[in-house]
Amino acid sequence: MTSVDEPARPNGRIRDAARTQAEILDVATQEFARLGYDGARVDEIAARTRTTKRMIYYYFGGKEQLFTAVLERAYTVIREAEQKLDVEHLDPVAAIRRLAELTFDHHEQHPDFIRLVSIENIHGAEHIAGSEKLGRIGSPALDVIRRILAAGQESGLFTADVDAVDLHAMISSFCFFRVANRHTFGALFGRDLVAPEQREHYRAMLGDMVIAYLTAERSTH
Amino acid sequence: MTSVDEPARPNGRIRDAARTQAEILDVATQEFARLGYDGARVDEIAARTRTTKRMIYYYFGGKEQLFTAVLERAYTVIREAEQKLDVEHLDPVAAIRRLAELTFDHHEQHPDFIRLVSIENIHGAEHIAGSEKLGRIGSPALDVIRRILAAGQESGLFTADVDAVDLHAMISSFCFFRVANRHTFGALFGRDLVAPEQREHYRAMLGDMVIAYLTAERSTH
DNA sequence: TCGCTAATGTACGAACTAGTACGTTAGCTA
DNA sequence: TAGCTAACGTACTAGTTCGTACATTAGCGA
Repeated sequence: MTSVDEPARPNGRIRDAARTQAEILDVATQEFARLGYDGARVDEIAARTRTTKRMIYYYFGGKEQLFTAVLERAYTVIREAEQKLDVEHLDPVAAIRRLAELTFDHHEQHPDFIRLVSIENIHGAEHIAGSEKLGRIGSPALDVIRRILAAGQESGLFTADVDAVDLHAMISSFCFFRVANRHTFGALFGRDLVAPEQREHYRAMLGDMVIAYLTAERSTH
Repeated sequence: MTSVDEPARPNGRIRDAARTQAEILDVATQEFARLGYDGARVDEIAARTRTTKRMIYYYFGGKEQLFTAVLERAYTVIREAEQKLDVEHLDPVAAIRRLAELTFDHHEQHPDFIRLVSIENIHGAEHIAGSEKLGRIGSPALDVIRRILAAGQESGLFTADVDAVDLHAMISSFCFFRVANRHTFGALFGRDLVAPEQREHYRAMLGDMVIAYLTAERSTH
């Protein structure tokens, strides 16, 4: 408990507003993702920080606003990743498959984000609704999908009109379910959807599914 | 607040253990689904019942066990619905499409159940793991899928070996996502996945997707 | 270098919340 | 019909939890 714990401050600064805020957000993200909004404790978040509870209220205002800030940062990270998507040099079929795979990878790599989204849905997305930032964040991935779909339809590779938002929902649903429902699915069906040895299998399955859907001859029904 | 509130008891009974338990489970289901496990309040559940908090502890033992009981009943309802599945008189393609549609309908009709499953996943499925009942409940739908897949593969309609559990995951993921992530998806993309006028569209989309996947010629990749 | 303010820490309180001790009664059964 | 027990109600408590009043200080700018 002595200052020996602290291994010679890298910055030479004790007071660093930006770092304090970032550290609070880091811990809060973990705690909210682990325990849900109501399950997480402000005191516990503070305790796992190098600062105190007072700072949470100083910088964020309260538990509710802290959760909103956590969501905002999590979505920002995802949108930034989407902006780095580079698949449009591929032919439409390969491009969509690649996009699906990258979505798959991103979901797998960010289970905390998936959990936060689940939690936010339990609460009716009220924090997103109340956030200006999240209202106008958009989705670069959607634009990419839109362009690939247009190219695919023009070339005749893709059958008829598929909506970009719908395709995004289709891809996301599989990726999301696999991570979000991992526990109940595993407990009930004895299969771990996120087991490393199944990873390639499910990744290919998603790609096959999406491509099959886009390239199938539609029968009348 | 007088006894006039109560419109002449139908049963002529004041004490009815079964009805009391059922009423507690009904209200608890609503409250847990609405607010999450930690968000729900035992006092509030009791208040919305014709009985008192004491009875919750008398019959269920505590909040944790009450939630487990809620889950057990919810899963029992779903399994009973699955047992009424009657699609095997159809040809494999029609049978799978019908099964997917019934799964779609069931998810739509039981949003509370979807929310409970989301909540249980936030908590690592610990209640399912701790429940004997849920451990051996099985899934009739899975057996149906298994038989249809076998028939479809034998007749050559379905390409190669698709696992029943995987197909179940594929169908469920779309149905689940549509209901569970309705709020965040709507807030971010401006589209209500559960809007009545979109219902047929998404129902057909799911069927098309699954059939396309099962009947596609697999390319090497 | 002096003072001012952003940044931080401490201690506390009011309200809530799961759970329980204790008392009561309906209505079945002998 | 007497009495016994499952079923039910009331009132309370111990511990928790969000939030805040008040005190302090680092370090930048004049």
